[in-house]
Amino acid sequence: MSNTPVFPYTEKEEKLARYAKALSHPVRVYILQFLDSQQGCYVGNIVEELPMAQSSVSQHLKELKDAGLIQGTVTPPRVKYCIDRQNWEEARVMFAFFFGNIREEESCCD
Amino acid sequence: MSNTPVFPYTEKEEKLARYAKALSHPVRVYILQFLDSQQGCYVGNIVEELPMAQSSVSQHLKELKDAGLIQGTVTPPRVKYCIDRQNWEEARVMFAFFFGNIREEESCCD
DNA sequence: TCCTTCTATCGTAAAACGACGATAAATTTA
DNA sequence: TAAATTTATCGTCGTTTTACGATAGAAGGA
Repeated sequence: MSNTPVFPYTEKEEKLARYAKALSHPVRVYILQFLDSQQGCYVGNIVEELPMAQSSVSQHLKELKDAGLIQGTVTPPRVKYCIDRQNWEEARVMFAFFFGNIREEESCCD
Repeated sequence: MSNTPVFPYTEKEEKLARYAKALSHPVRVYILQFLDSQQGCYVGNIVEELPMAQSSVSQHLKELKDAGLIQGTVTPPRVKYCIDRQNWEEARVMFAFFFGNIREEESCCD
């Protein structure tokens, strides 16, 4: 007798939405670009770049980590963050597919 | 003497974040896929697909329109929505660039 | 041991989001 | 003109987001 509304979308759409949500704030977009342009860096390096409280940056990092787009390694007394290449690749493919980059067998050099 | 904090990101990051925000809800992802799979359709057709109030669907459509990803045409007594191909293409390129699909001159067939 | 450094977490407040029902607005149909 | 249809907007309510300062915790160095 449960009356849970049934949505027509699947976990795929939910996953894309989760990745999109992680990218839905310019500070997080910036942090990802910053990390992508290097092999990774410490929290302090990111905080230096941004005119906001350290706790706020930490919060954005947490969201990016929860979304799976970055990963942190504790190297006392610091924490090094870098892009999670596995999920980054997954997100890349999902967005490409969503926007129709991948239509079918697109032959190149035609 | 203004003390407005200066962020290191530009309008480009803000724009990507805006597009991402539009995609940050599974219902909106679904609506875009639905519209992308046709030439467009009426609000009623979308409402039929979703187990939620018509006003909620209308709200999501408004957000997608504000983000620039869809456009509406009034054909009384109905409104037809379709993908805004211009901005869709812009978003496609921006996400592709962000995720590194476009690195440099990638020669194909190598 | 004590202090410093670095980062995460907590508590809080303001704003934005997401859902709903009710209603308005515009046009077609009866 | 009256009624029905279709969609947008309004008001509301509960939840989530985003920012901050304060503080906790973990490790290294004095």
